[in-house]
Amino acid sequence: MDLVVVESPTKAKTLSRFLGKDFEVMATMGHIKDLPKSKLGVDIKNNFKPDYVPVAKREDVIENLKLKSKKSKVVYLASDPDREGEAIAQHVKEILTVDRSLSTVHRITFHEITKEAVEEAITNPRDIDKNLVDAQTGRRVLDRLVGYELSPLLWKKVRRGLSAGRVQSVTLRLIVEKEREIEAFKTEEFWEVFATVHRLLFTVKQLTPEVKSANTSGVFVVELIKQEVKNKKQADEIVAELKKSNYKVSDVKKREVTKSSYPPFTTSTMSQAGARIFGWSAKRTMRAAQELYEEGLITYHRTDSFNISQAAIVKAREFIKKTYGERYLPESPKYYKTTSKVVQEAHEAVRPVDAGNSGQGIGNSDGQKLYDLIRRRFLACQMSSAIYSEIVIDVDAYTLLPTRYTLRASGQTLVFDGWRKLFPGFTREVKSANTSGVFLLPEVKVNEPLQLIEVNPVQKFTEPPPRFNEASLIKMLEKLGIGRPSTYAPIISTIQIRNYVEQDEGIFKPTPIGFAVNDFLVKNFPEELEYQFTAQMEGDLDNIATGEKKWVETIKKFWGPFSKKVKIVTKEGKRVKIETEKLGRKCPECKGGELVIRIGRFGKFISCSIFPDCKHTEKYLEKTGAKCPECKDGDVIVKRSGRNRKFFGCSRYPDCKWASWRKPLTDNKI
DNA sequence: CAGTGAGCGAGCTTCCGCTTGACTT
Repeated sequence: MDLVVVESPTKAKTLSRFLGKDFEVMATMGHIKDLPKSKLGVDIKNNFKPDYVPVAKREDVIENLKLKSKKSKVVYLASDPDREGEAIAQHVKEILTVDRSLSTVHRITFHEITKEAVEEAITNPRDIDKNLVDAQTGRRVLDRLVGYELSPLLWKKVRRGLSAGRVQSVTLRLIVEKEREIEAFKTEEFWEVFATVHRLLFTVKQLTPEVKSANTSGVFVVELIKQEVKNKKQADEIVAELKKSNYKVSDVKKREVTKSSYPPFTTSTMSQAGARIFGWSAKRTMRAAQELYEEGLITYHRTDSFNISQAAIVKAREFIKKTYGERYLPESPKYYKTTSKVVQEAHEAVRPVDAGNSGQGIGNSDGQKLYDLIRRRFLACQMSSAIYSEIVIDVDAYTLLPTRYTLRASGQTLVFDGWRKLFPGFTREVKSANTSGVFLLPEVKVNEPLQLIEVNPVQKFTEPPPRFNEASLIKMLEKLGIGRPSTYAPIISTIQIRNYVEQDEGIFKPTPIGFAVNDFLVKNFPEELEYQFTAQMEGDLDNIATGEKKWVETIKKFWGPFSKKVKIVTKEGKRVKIETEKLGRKCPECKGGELVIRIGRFGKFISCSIFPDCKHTEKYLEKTGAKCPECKDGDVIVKRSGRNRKFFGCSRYPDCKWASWRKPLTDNKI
């Protein structure tokens, strides 16, 4: 009997099905060796020697591995073909060879879990790639040094219990800088001018609803272009001139536009879609995906790869041809390349295991919804492009005066749906930009005269950039190469548990603690907080993996300037004050101070501004304006769970136990 | 269903990435 070791129990189950009775397959459940939690675990003076110790939670796994390996002639280490996977393989080997010398330990890798790929791997074993293990060591040591040096600095200079790290601190920075950008934003007025015109073939006296809705009325709306309109005075002048103008078609451009399908899901894009389409948190999407994965319905859900196995492509193409017909099948399969440089392709994209399975009868509704989405996205990615016919009509407005205006209408019509057959809700409407209705654009000819019906100036204001939500934050992190598929959801939790940011209707805003921590870190550690820091690190790690660089040298180069800064800031850095928000009420106890909102370990609370001289505190009640739907008496207030997640409860608790994750509607908004 | 903050200085907090499961508001 031979032993095969992988990370996840699900992968183990699949492999043992392929390999049969002669193989025992075991799962490590992730890393089994790591740096100790309670101390630095890096011997800086001794070439940064890491003190990898067995993970406490995995003691039973380790015992089991030792036991089973003794009964095996050959051990195959089949963890993922990437940095972390290679380290897991190395750690398993270390643990198995600590008591005795094993005769044969092989490392095998495969990029898709099929019988053929696994058998191929077993017949071509290799040794553990020491360089790749070194790259993981370098990554791990760097993260430990950054995290365990900066965090204590925050305890000393800001507040106890805080944390900093290569990933979380840059994530916080993104949110803080967005907030500052919004604060600094000055809204500017501008105007859009629309003219409604009609062809002379038709006589239109009045814009009745019937005229608007009739596609054949010859009425359409054009928008003024090539002209900035900054205020009402300018708009009025232009409107007056447009009213006196003659109109004719100056240009008609028609062309075909193809819209190709999106690539199959990765963790990141799947989380974004879960948020956009279902309004789910990253956690909820990942939990649903985990269940689908465990039930054998989808491929692994933590991935950054667009790869699709050959077999899956063949099956998908058969299914598309059979179900939708030849026209929906492109001549050759579509392959998608990743845009990110730091991608580590250990897995396939997230796709259905069997694209022919419609997913009917999946237990829970989240699972069903997500499966359907994953399946459609996957099938669509192998279908033909959608084809639109686009038309752009330019209209000339002219008088005897030299001033002329150009106005434009443009629209797209779907001529062939292609992959959009599976995403019909996303079809773009045929629309000409306008304020008074939707019109189909008529077939007009160049130089054809037009009759003006009305001119509509619309006042608009430029808007500040939107704050991050979970989806846009994950997208940004992925773009910057920060974090991994397995950590996107946890990162979002961490910065909230630390009270650095809070979510308001799904939108991230920094708290005063978040501002204070970020400003302290950015000021004192500008290089390490740079958005490019991780990307540079990845470049170094790649060089370590190829053997061009040594991990110790790389860490040394980082440690020199970093530790110097830590030393200086520890000695000279001033303690940071966390801003408080004034409530506008005098303290009822001392009458001298003013009440302010502070953020403590358990969230917001109200206290006196002259603390510690006055120790008065009050509960912070955040009313939503709604009455309790159960007892109809108490107010619905915002509360926080142990994990610092917002939920809504009745102010009469514990008399009334009503609680909900979702904000109830207020009485006036039904 | 009470606690939080500062500073005192007993002993403690903290990182990222790999994995699953046990709880719930």
